[in-house]
Amino acid sequence: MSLYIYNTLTREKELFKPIRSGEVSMYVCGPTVYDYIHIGNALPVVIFDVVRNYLTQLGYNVHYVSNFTDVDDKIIKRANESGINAQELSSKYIQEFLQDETSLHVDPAPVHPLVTDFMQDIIQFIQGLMDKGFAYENGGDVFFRTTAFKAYGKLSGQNLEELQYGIRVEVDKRKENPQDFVLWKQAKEGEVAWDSPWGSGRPGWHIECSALAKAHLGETIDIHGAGADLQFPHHECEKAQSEALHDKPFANYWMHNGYLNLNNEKMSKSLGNVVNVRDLIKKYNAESIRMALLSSHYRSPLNFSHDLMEQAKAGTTRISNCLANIQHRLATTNDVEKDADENMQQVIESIAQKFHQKMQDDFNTPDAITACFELVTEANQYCEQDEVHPITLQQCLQLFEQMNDVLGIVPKPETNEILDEEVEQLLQDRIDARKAKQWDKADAIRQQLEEQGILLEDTPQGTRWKRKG
RNA sequence: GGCGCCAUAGCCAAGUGGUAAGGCACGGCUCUGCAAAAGCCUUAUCCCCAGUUCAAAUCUGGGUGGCGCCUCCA
Repeated sequence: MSLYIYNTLTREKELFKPIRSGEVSMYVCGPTVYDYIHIGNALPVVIFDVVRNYLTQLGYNVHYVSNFTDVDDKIIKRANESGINAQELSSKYIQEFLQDETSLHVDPAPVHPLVTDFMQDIIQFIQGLMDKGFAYENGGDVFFRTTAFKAYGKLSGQNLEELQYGIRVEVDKRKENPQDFVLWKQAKEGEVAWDSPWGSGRPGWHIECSALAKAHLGETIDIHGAGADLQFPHHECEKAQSEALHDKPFANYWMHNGYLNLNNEKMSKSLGNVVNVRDLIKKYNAESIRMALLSSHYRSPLNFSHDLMEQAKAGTTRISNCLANIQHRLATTNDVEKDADENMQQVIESIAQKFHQKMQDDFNTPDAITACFELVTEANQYCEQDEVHPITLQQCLQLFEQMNDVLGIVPKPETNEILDEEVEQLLQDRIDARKAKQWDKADAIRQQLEEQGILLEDTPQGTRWKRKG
């Protein structure tokens, strides 16, 4: 088995080779915490969760770090508007982010460092750049000297002569070159600030990731991920800083996910066309949302819509129905066959193989999901046979579990819950009524239970129930 | 102006040189007291034009349409 990852730096799929055998270091740019996250913010969170899950399944020990940007212009601005201090605001939205992350069934990164907890690391990083001539101070701000770093522009493929500086934001006249970027910003009156050799201030936007990655993962990391909009300038700048200071690659594999659009327009807070995770999770479960986000390849743009969510929900339901079919068959079978069904064994193995092939081809989740659906069809067919081998049913469940450990798109079936005694009695009454061919009574009971959110299904192996999705 | 992405059935979406996976929706059928679930069947020549090739959705060139980045953004 060999894993290939598309590397933005080289524009090619490359065989993945970690720096240290069996270990993977992974850094994903995290959110600026000044508001609830929207589904576009959640896209990289889910994608890199899947990447991490799959690397883990391959046996790697994954060191995953994703920061919280808890000091920045937007936070300060929003805090001033709200009449609370920046720290209160950011800590509130860190908690909200963690709640949303958990609601999407994403394990919180083992390390979610705060920028403000690493101020000394950041200051030392900048000082190191100053000492090597890659940075200069002017009027209390410190800038990175891009002309001193030859590879600047390589990651994003930008032609520095052709970049249109000053189009959106006025160029700071203290810069030696327009493309130089801020490492340290002098504090304005009333802003949160830290002491530094250049006076009171706070870090520029890009420096945090370089410093935090270094502090947690070392000077070169295996995988650096985030949304494609961070490719330039953010990652270009991170790369320049780290490589200027350390004289070695910052990241071996740069992964960028495509944008999430709403009505074919990028979803972003500045455009105001956002769907918050907090609101979406009220209507759809985590599995459906993950299914929607993983239904196209991570590098492709994803157009988010109501239809997409409904289709994703229907897909997850199909899978969970299949699981219910298997478990019902397993619970009701009297077969005591010891061996697995040979044909099914081969089918299961080939589906498992397909799943892994696709995941190892740059995390092709749409095709990995297809493998899940192929197992659904096969397992459903198998469940309709007169005789089933319990071991084979178990094997199906195991493969579903293995695939789902990575993707997280299968809702847990709820058929094993204990029913209220009253409901239990009604169920039994209906079974008796059916035996007596009292169809009106049976239908009335089913109607009654449906009003309580319980759906009954009659199968050749007996009646089963599930909760309304 | 520069850089880059996208265009496959009603919808979502793989495939990237050998005559189009999968899902959703639709229709038909089977099973079933009914219902549900499930199974089976049916549904496209891949934005346009030209070229390379025995062979192209897949490569090349040129268009058309949509989107993004160029120091707020995941």
